[in-house]
Amino acid sequence: MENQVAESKNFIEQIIEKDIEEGCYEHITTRFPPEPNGYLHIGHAKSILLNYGLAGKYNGSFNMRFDDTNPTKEKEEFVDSIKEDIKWLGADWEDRLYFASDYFDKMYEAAIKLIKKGKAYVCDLTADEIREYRGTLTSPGKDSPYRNRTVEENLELFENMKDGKYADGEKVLRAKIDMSSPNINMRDPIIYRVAHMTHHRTGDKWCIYPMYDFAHPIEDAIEGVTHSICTLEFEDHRPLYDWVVRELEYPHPPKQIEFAKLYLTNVVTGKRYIKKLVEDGIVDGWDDPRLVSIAALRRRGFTPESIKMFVELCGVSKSNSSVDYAMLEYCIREDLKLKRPRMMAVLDPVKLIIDNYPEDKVEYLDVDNNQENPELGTRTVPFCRELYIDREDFMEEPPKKYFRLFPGNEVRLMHGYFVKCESFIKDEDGKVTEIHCTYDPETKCGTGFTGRKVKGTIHWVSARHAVNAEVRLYENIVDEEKGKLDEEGNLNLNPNSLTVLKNCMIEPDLARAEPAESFQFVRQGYFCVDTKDSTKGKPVFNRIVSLKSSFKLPK
RNA sequence: UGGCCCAUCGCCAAAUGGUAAGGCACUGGACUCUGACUCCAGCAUUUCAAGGUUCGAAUCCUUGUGGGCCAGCCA
Repeated sequence: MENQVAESKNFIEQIIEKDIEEGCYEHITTRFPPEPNGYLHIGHAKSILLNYGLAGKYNGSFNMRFDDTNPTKEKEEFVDSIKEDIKWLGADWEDRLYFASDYFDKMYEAAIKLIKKGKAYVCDLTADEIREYRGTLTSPGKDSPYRNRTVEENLELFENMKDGKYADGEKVLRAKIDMSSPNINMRDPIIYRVAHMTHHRTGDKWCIYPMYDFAHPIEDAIEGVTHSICTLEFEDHRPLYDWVVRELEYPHPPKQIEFAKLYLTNVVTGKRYIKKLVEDGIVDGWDDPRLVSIAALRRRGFTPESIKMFVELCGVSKSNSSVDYAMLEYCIREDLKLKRPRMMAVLDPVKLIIDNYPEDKVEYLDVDNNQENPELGTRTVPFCRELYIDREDFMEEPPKKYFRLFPGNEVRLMHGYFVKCESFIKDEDGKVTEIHCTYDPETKCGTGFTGRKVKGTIHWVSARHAVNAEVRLYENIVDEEKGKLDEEGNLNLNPNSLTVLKNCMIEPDLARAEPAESFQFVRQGYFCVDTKDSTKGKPVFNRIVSLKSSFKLPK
């Protein structure tokens, strides 16, 4: 699997190798710093595996850090789900689990240091006034009237802020940089705000909280992070990041490097859209198998290995791009191909009766679980007179190049015999209800029969032994035809995003599968036992991905 | 109309001044007890455009064009 991954170095690896060569860092440290305000999705997986992979590759460390500097958005629930998802992906932070909130004292001291250096001041302007003073993209800002307060006054005011003497929004601490900078982030950015909020970890200890641009570089510096890897939208923040670590005089300042986010074509990752889908009951939660949250992919049956392969295949660059969903599908097929058993399951059953097969006879066929991987062993599959086959494997009037069953045609029942279709029965609606065949005992699997060949091989289950199951087929939740959004900004949903097949028939062995176990269903694709709905009796399978097919039924 | 960033096949993405890797997708063909898998073959005379520098440019320079990001007391 790893041989598929290009061995050329991405631009971040090149930067790190140069840094190591030049002796800037003897030990590199990376980190994944999510804000615990939601669930992780496939895009985060890229960042996690990139940071973790880089640390591993260069013998460095990978830190887990929650960037919890805004108590209004953050919840313990998300801390737990994020940790679970990262563990599942296999990124191991060992004992380096950190919280930005653990550094609040140090950040406060850092702010005081800036004030003492004359590099920060308390500003009384309202939010609206600050916005006005900031100027616009094309016109410079102007200095706050409070910009030239004395160090002593600032120190006192800032302490008062900390002591809760002001209401939310009454005062802020700002870095004193340059109100006319073409980079708006440098126009005296706010670095501390008053917010009388209970923090999920520090409780009511603080009523002032640091802003991202101030907090993040400090967090990185405290932890000894060497390469602070983030996404492209932070490029404009880098001068400020560098300003903070410079003014705070950290001996080994970390370096911020930006890369492009991973987008998948025609999938939704936006929190507000997914939130709406959940609230409207269109999906059954953040782990609905149609979504691409880590939890959803896990529930659908994707493996950590497939996701790792996927992000490696996607590569790392600075150009905004959207990767074809087919690439993800390729990765999961590739990963499961040799790892999981190949079983027979009939999704849309129609009865096939072998008229010349004895009524009471049952044969137990020994079959390989995976013909390409003998390590997966064998199982026995019962065979008898009445079977179920998939409706799509029979056609009354076949189009050209249809190799499966039709009147007069002979096919192989996989692992079993050749059968020839002699007749069939339809109900009053014209729906085929029974297909009658004759079999040739000479053609049994394993006998080495070479007398004649058939073009088609179909799968089946014994009607007497098969077990009923539910199978869910998924398609993209977003309508690819109509584009993603309508005029109101709502998602255009694909009406066929979920198909529930309640009367599938599966091999008896499959009925014993545990939740989260996955299989290839011959001719159908890869499926995984649902972890939520299979716990009460009837097994429920999610289709992870279908098999590639080079034959399409003409419409 | 300010600043920053990006532009190489349908989709990702290498090439770091020396003559356009690779993967996905796709198309042929071989094989096949899964129309899967595997195998073999094909798939950019040209890198957004136009100029310039150079013996030599996807790479450097100029000017355009197209796209992304930035005016939260969010991250």
